[in-house]
Amino acid sequence: MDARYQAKPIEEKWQKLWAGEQAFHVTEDPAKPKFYVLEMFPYPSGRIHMGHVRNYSIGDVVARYKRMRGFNVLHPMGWDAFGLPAENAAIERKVHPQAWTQENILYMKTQLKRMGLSYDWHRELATCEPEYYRWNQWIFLQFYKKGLAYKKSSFVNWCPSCATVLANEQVIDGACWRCDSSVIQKELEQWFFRITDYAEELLKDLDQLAGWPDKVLTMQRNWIGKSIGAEIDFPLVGHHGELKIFTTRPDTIFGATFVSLAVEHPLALPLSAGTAQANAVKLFIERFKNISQAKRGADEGEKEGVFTGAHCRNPFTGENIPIYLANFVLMEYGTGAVMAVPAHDQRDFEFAKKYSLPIRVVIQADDKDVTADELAEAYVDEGVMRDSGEFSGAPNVNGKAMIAAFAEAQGFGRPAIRFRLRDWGVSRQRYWGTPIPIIYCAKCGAVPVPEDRLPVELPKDVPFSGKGGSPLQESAVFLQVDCPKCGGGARRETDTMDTFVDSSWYYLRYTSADCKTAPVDVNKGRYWMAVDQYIGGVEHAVLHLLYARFFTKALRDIGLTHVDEPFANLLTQGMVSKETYQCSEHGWLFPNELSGAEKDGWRCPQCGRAVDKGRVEKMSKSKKNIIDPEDLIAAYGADTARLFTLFAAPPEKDLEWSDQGVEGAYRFLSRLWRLVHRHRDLWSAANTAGAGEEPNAELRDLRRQIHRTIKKVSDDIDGRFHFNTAIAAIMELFNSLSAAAQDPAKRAAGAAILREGLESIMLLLAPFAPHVASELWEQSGHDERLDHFAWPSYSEAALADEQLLIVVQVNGKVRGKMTVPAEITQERIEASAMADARVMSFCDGKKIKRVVYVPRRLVNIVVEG
RNA sequence: GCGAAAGUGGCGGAAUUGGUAGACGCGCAGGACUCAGAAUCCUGUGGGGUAACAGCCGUGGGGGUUCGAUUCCCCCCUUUCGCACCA
Repeated sequence: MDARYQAKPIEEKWQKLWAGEQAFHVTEDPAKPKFYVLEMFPYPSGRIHMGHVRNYSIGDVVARYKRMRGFNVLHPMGWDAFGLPAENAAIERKVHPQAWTQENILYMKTQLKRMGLSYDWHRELATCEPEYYRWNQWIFLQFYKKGLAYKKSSFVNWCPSCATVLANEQVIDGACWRCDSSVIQKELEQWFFRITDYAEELLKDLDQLAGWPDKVLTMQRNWIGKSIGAEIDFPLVGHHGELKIFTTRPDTIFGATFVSLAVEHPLALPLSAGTAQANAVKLFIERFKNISQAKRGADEGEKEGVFTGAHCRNPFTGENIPIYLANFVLMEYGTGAVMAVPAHDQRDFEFAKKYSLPIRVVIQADDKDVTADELAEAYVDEGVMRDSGEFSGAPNVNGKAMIAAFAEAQGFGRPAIRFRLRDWGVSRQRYWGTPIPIIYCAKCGAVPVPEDRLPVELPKDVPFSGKGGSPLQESAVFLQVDCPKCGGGARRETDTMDTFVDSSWYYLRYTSADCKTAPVDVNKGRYWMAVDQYIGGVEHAVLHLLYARFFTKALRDIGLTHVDEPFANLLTQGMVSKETYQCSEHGWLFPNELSGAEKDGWRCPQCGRAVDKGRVEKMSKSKKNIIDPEDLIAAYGADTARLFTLFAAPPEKDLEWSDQGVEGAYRFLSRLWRLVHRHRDLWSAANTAGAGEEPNAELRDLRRQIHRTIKKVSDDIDGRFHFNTAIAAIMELFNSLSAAAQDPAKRAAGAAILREGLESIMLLLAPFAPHVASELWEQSGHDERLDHFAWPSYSEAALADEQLLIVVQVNGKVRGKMTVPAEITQERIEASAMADARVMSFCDGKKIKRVVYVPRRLVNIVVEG
């Protein structure tokens, strides 16, 4: 055995061994409790980064821990392999996206293996493989049959120069991220998934996700955005029909003095036609319709509008009120028309002030009488209804339902619920994604590709010009097809699916990745689902996690899974960050570029200016504060990399990178290595044979600490995820064992206890630093492998205190401490507390008001003065 | 603007139910070993104070509840994140 800890040969040895025997391959075993732990699968961008290291280290601790606890652990890994970077690589470097992606996957897989992660590689999947995406297409067809997938025209971000739709994330300050031209709103035919059908259930079931962070639940709740209110019809004056408006404040309807329409509202032009306002309305629409909603209000949310020249009647007051167009009204929400109540809505208030429209107070605060003239801003709080006909005098909170019910009874309205959540637009004008399995026939219209002709594979011979529009349009082989219905000439849909579709059900596929007849083998899914622990970045709090929840429910309704929710518990880990260096003139600098020395301040190598030791920021290429995990592993090994990322911060918080912290983790493993090495004879026949003598008090204390550590580490890992304190406890135990081992007397009398302690450390460390733990276990003479060994258990008897440390306080301040036998009575403790000279000096003859005794912890003597 | 989370030594962080604030690690200081350095080991390390001890101050600021508050309540400040005209 080498006296020095060298990570590399050890890690290579164990990784080879694990791979050779497929140590982490699992199958359904009804005899064992299952545990499904999953980390969000990576995009194969080229190499892993520290965020991956952190994410997968956390997951691997959970997987290895649960395995040692006797669970049948499913811990799979795969690749979220479709997406834009591959296509950009194709455009810039003339590599086919497929080749680029495949190469990246191969490389990153070797990197993951070098981390010693305990994956079942049998279940590996890549979403860009036809065997995977054929099921995207199959699911799409099921959705289509059920009306959950449909095509409609909608406004999208459009870059005129690239001729493509852009995702919201690709629009930067209203301009295209690639060519910087101004993005416009364009109406396009797009495929949608009807996620709104599940809005109510998606909202309601958040309540059963007790194992999710509140932050994520709140974000999803806000995103779904349920509003309860009423729909009211305002009859048009001088035109047929009515304006439907939605409001959450029907109680204020007697204060509605005008109505505002969205710029896109279909009645905008017809209503103004033939009036003096016709031209002004046209200009107003022209001005705003191509601007995205975010930019319409300029910087300060400036309200702008124009009178349409038309009126409608407020059905409650019978009054004719003007109809305006307003830049802040959204067409996609509600009905695109709102009743405006300036006295009780801040936006309407500003609008009314600007255009001198009447303001009528109909809700009065309980204590004061407010007139419209006195209002400096809208009154939006609760109060009592007034000037509201027969409803006057009612509390406005009751008024909401009363007004809605009244309108329904009269036939000009009804209670209504609206959601902010919109249907999910899944069409992308890109190549590197799942082709949408639809064929357009001049005679038959949109025809689904028959299921037995799936997958619709991506053609290989496609040019990547970067000109925009889907490259699939350039492939005649792909485009031209016979109509499945009439056999006539037809063309394929050239849009591909949003890559979020791929990741919406991959966790189901892992349960039966080899299933050839369906996306998932229902029986295997029944055994493994739901995911017991899901781990990933908080940036997916809404998009991915909401889509996956929707898919689970939709697939459940198709009969593919029995669960309502995919992820029982969710851990959102923080970012990995590091300090940055910035020169005011030359921008971000790499630490190794700096000139000068830390103690008299770093300087810029170009201009010699003092460099700010900048803020700690998320690692990114642009800020030049990246640490490549590859370098880290090469220098210290995977165990150190894992131990450091788990020790430096609790998983849900941001982790600040520290070179010295890494050194510290490495130093700990080296010390442990040395200690075991030096005391290998603890496992020799002479030391393991025969019962030792009864240990003395100090050794009994050491034994107690061993068992306490086992308990603490177990509790910290299980459910709490406080890996940092678990590791700290292991270090503390190590320090005690190390000290005891150096004491010849303890070493001689306590061999059995030292051995128990060191073995416990190896077992407790196994989930965190599996290679070194396994190696030490083997080196200390164990025949059975560490990773086949059960998690250590602690004995309640060994935990029990023999002595207690009792803190003595006077008026809440610590004034003394005493060690007493554990079975001592309260009277005896209080008596000896009073007898303590130092304690008494603080009481100093003052009257003792009371004595508080906290069992086994402290005595607080409360004195006067 | 609204919502959420957080603020503890020189630094990362600990204190699980209101009960010894600062575990563990880093850094720093002193010492041992060494021709010397690296590595390693030992000791110390919140502030101020002392010969040493003690008392004193101390968890962003201010107030409150309590025998006792990092922990609970109210107000304020700062930071981070999310949403941002959703009627």
